[in-house]
This record gives sequence, structure tokens and C-alpha cells, in this order.
Amino acid sequence: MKFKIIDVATRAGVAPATVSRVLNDSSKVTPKTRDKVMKIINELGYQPNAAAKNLRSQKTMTIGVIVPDISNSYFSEVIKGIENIAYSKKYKVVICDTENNEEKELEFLNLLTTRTIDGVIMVAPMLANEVILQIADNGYAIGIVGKQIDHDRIPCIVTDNVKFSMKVISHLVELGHREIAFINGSAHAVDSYDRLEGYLKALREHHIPFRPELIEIGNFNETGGYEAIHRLFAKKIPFTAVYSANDEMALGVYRACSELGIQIPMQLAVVGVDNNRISKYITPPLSTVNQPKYTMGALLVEKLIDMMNENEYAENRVFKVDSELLIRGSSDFKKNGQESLK
Amino acid sequence: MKFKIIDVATRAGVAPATVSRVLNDSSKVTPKTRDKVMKIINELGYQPNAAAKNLRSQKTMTIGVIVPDISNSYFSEVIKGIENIAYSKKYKVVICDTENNEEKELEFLNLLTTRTIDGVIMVAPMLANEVILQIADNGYAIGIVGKQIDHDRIPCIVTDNVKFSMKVISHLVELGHREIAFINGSAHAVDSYDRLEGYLKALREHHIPFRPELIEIGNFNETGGYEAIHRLFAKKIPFTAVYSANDEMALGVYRACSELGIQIPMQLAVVGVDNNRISKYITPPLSTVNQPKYTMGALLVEKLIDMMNENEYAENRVFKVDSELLIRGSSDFKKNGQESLK
DNA sequence: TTGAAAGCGCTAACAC
DNA sequence: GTGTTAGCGCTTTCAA
Repeated sequence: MKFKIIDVATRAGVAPATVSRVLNDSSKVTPKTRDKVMKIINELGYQPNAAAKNLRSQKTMTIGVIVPDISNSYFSEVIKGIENIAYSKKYKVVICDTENNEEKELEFLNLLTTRTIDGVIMVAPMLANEVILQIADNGYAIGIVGKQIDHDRIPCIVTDNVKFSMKVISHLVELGHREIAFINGSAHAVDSYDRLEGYLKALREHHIPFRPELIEIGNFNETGGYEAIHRLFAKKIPFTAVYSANDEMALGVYRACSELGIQIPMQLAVVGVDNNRISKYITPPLSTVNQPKYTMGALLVEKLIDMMNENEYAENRVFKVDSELLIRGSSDFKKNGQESLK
Repeated sequence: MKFKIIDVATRAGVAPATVSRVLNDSSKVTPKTRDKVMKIINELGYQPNAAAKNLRSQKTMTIGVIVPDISNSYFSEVIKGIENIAYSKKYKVVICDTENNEEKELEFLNLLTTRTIDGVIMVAPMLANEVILQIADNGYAIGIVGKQIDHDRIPCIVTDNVKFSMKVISHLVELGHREIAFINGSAHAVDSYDRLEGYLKALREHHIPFRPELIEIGNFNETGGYEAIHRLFAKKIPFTAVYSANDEMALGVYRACSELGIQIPMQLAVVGVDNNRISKYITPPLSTVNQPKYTMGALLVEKLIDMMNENEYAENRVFKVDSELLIRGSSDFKKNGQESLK
């Protein structure tokens, strides 16, 4: 049996409006009436109908999240952060896994215009900035994780790519490396620019000449990393370390090295980015950069919800968070051995 | 500017009902009117309001999915299957990551009673069967992945645990193993019973006496596996192989072996279950059972949607799918070496 | 503090 | 084939 507000109202001898007030604990109701109403609500197991509520209140308490690949632990961690905060604030979360498909990304944004969701968070969006800006201009709530977009109604959270890339290179230099190759992500990703910038900046700081031949593009996936390191080897330029712009590509490096009998880290030091769950379990464990994925999701959704409810305004719109370099056996061979899997 | 159906109607010189008919392509509308209406719709960029539609039609075209942990690749693959099929049928998917928290699981089910979602899929639910049966009895649409529940309105999809466990043990026996330890999942999981049953059945088939001391509980996580293998070693009973009821626990086995200097597979063969993404990348690569996760999600959501729309009925309610044994270096040392990371 | 009543935007039953 | 109209279940003025 499905009850509605009127059922509760009549049984409690009050008007529907009063029941509504009790439910949304608007203060203007005497404890006595409140108790009376609550009793009936519990007796009947009454639950308000969400659709009616949504229609009337013009919001759905739902946030959409668009990610390129939900089974990539980077994204699922971000989602966890979003989800947890969202639920604690009574919001639901609808997920869209685009499978790196730009059209699916665009299509999902329709949920905003149909008012199925109150706002959307795009994680590492592929869509052109203009499209995203347009949406914000149309008054829809939108937030971005992993890319910075300049619009005073779009909160963004990004990691300081330049900074941690410098940390990585400095770490390798301190270990004595001077010829450090760099496998970058896709050429059009903003992250790629920044990571390259950090790479160059660090080299300059350490007075190491920069050699463009040591840079390759790996498109952020395992195969890309595998092919990139092969291209690097093919050049016959000596290098003793490689900075891979993410862990996935580093897996490709491991595969190539395993095939060619190249020892990590003795013959080649490797550092990745992401602290992918896998990175800890491979042999040797991969040195990597740990981005605060959960926190990034959590922080951004909080900001977005605040903005939607206009508790807060545009200032402090872009968050740049720091990442931590995890030194493991792939760069520092002293770190190898027994404790590697701890 | 936000338009409503009446805006389209007046501009097109028709009644709102006609616009609605065009939108929901009910056949009773002449091509001419349809064109006229569509033209205005496109001009205005009109999009129907979801809340109003939901309220009127008493459905939300949304399915909830409850998983214990979204960053576990097993679950994210299931979600992918669900999501893809759901979106292709115009359904949205709301995710709940319970973090293995039974209360969160229960709480999320409220979305059914508030009619926020039309149905729910529980993946490896923790909630007692009675609770789930009750929900179905109340007329809500519910489906289960990874557990079989007997109720003629609940579609379920499970893997044949008995069958693949037998495959695993037979594989080990064929390699010459006779003392095979078994690290089972949590004691109250149905999967655990079935996997144990398969283990026992296979031993019997091969005329290998069953030794209860060789069985330990590892609760399906890394630490559990680590502790379980330590307990097994502590017993001083020789065994040459271990069947771990999932890959996570096998990781714990790897860690313990690495610490104790035990060589896999030479001194101990290891086989897991799940084909977790990690299993391929560890050293040696882990032999494991690949469950068709994506397909399981896809198949079940399809069934659930059919049931909700009553295209289909109770018969053929439980799906049992087969899994494939992937033999890798952790059990068969001929499989080690160069090709291990391919 | 409480009640009456309007209306959120859509669909479907019925009438023409 | 198309229009009219009631109403889905709730919240929120406004009045009392």
C-alpha cells in the first residue's frame, strides 16, 4: 500500500501543508502537532514521492558524474569522494562512464537540460572548453576535476602537475641520473603541457641540458607506454631513467623491459604518476606520484553543492592540490626486497 | 530561457497533448503535424522536464546499483555492463558504494520506496535474504548479481562456483599436486559454500583424501589472505599448492611468500579467482578464474528492465554463467618468463 | 501556528 | 488525428 501526504494529513487531523512542514522541518510547527504527525508517518511507513517533490521544488537532489572509465582506479577513487560527500548532503549520484567517448559525454549533459540532475561534475572532460563554458553560461551547475577552466561559475580542482613533475625529476637527479627520458600523455591534454613544463623546469634547475629526442608521447595507456619506450630505445641515445606521465604507461615500460631483459631499476629507473592500485604490486614496485583522488572528488562536490545552493560564491573557485611522491623499488633499488609488498 | 510544452504547443498552433504525442512518438499524429511540431521544438531547443514526466508517468527511468566497493575492478566491470545496457534503453543508473556497510545498503533501498528509482540491482548483497525477499514482496523491482535468491520476482545471475572450483583443483592435480590448501572467503558468503563444495568434489573425484586443516578463511581481502597463509604455514602440514577464493587474498599469499622467501610456483602453486586487473601484472602472473563480469551486469539489467515493463515473466529467472580458468605462471612454471606480461 | 488552494509540467482519458 | 481537461503528489504562498 502506497500512502500519500493527504493520507497522513487526514489521519493526523491536520492539513497536508502541516505534514509537509513536519517533513521538511520548517520550524513553524508545535512539538505537539509534530509528534502527532510523526506518529502517523511511522505507523503508515509513509515516504514522500520524489517525483512530486522534485516537480514542485524544481530540484532533484541529484548530481551527475562523468568519467572516462569507471574501472580505472583513479576515477573510481574520485567517484568515491564525490559519492560520500554527496550522500551525506542528501544528494544522489548518477554515473556516466563515457568509455572515452566524447559523444557520450555530450549526450549525458542533456540530463541537465531535462532537469534530471541539478548539477554535473566532469572528471577529465574531453569536450572542448567552449562547450563547457556555454553550459555554465546557460545557468547550469558544473564542476571539473582534473582540468582548469576559466569561468567564474565553474569550480575546478587540479593537481599541481608542474610541481610534482619537478619533484620526480629532482628525485631522479639526486639518484645520479642525468639522461632522463619522458613519456608524456596525449599531446592535447592540459596535464601533458604542465608535466612537460615541470620536467623542463627541473632539468634547468639542475643545469641538465634538455634533449627533445628523449620525449615521447604515450597517450596515457599501457600500449602507448610500451610503444613509446620502444621508440626511445630505437633512437640509441643513452638514458638511465624514464618519467612516465602515468602508471598505465609505466606498465608498458615494464613489459618492454621484461621482453628486452632490461633490469629495473639497475639499468633503467622508472617513475610513474597516479599511484594506481597496481603500481604497488608489480615487481619492482613502481615509484609514483600519489594524487589525493578521493579528496579531490570530495572537495569539488562540496564546492559545487554550495554553489548550487548559493551559500557561497565565485571566489576561491580553483583548487590546486599537492601530490606526494612515493619512492619505491623502480627508482631506488635500496627500496627493493622484503618490504616491497607491504 | 526554459520552455515548456505549452510554449511549443502555442507556437506550433496545436494542443500540448499533440506535442506530447510527437515526443513520445505515439503513432496517432500526421507526418505534417509532427514536422510542424518538431520544427518548433528544435527552434526553441525545448527539452521536456523530467520531474513532471516522472510524476505523471509514475516512473523515473532510473535504476539503482548497489556495490560493496566501486574501486574493486570486479564490481566496476559489472557496473559497466549494467550502465551500457541501461543507457541504451534510456535508463539512468544511480550508484551506491556501500563500502561494505550493510546499513548503507539498506538506506539506499529507500530510493525504491520514495520512487526515486524504478528498480535496483544489488551486487553481492550483504543484507539478509529475508529483507530482500520482503522488498520484492512489496512489489519493488529488484535483481541480484552474484547471489541466488529464490523468489519468482527476483532475477539473479551467478557464476557456477562449484564448477570452476573443480576446474581449478583438477588443474592443480594434473600438475602433480596432492596437498592443496584452500583459502576460502568469508564464512557466511554463499560463494564460499559453493567454492568449498567444488574443492571437495574435485578432491573426491581424484581420490585425494580431504584434510580440514588445509582450509582457512580469508574474508576475501589481502590482509585476510596474508593471515590465512601464515596460519596454514604455522600448522607444519606440508602442502604444495593453494587455491585462494579470490585474487585479493592471493595478493596476501604473494606478500607472505615474498617475506618468507617461498618461490611461486616452484615451492607453492597459487590460483585465485576474479581475474582482477592486478593478477596479470604481478610476478609471477597469477592463474585465476575469469568471471564474465561485464556480461553478468548486462544480462541482469536487461532481465530486470524486461520484468519492470512486464514484457517478460518469472520463468528463466536464475542465470548461471560459466567462467574460464586462466593458467598463468603462478601455477604452471612453463608459463613464466618473457610472455608473462603480454 | 495552521489551513486552503494554486500550481510545478507533463500525459492520458475522453470527446470531438 | 487532435483538443480539452483532470490530475500525478507535493510545497508554498496567502489568509486566518
